[in-house]
Amino acid sequence: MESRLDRIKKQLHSSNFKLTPQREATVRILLDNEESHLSAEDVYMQVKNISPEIGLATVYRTLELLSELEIVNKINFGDGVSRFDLRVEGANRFHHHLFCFECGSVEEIFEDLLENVESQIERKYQFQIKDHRLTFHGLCKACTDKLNQ
Amino acid sequence: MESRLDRIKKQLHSSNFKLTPQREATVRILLDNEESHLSAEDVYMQVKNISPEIGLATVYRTLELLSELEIVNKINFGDGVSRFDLRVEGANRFHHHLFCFECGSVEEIFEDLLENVESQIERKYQFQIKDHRLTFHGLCKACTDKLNQ
DNA sequence: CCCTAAACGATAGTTATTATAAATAATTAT
DNA sequence: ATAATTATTTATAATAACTATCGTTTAGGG
Repeated sequence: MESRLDRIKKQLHSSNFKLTPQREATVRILLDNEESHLSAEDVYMQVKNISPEIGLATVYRTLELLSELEIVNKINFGDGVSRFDLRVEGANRFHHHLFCFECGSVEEIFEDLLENVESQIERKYQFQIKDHRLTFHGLCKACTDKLNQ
Repeated sequence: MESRLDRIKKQLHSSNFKLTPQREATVRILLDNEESHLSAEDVYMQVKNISPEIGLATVYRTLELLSELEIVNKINFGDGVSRFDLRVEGANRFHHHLFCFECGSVEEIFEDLLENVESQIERKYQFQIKDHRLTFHGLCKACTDKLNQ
């Protein structure tokens, strides 16, 4: 069976990029943290464990490359740090997030929610939509409970 | 008739903040650019025209203060710059945006679009929603036309 | 008008990210 | 196989957007 890593390797090759050991190490970390939203710095520190000679700039460049190839999502919740996570295979649009501004946790939602909305907007505003970002800001269960104690 | 500026002054006073000329100048620029989404640097340059002695740090401090008092919205479209615009009076939720990643222009949408969605999400994920950010990323009319030439 | 906390301007410092340049690795040409 | 070319890397300097500090000034109550 072809692994996820193999498919990513092919995606790189088909755009004439090489899968260097550094790039492979970075992808491995992203695979290991699929449910997280890591900053470039987070990724760097984890990659150093399996590939200690890697430089920070390489991690940034790799994440940028993977982002351009739409292999990873790059998001920003307004706190000045970009976060990265592997794109769900087959998903052509961004998923949504619940961002708790009390504890900073991020939960994902995979429901569409915007099914009909996009085509309406495209027509009405003559705007060609390529992607979207929908984030709900509020309090997660844990923080709500904590505040009600 | 009481002006918008007067009401903002009262909002400041009622939270025990002073009304310095610098703060007034900053608010005036925001009023003059209600339809734009200015960066702190943009605001600074414009404020310097009417209040040349003002410092950059003061503009940042003022924008942060106005943001905390919910007089202005602070948004980030992922390009590393925060943008500011006056909150529409009476509007308790954020409006939406069309962000063109070709030319960087930002258009606003004031339709709700998420009317029913929020309560569903709140129930399903036990997440108390306080606000949301919905941005469509794509190509504006002008850029689409330019690319098709 | 005076006083004092609040606010200010100038500027140094920080943080996240990007650019540069020399070195290394991989590919292609000879 | 060896040289030339190209892609990619590491290390590090540079940049951009803020943010903190600190000595000075000022708004606004008394």
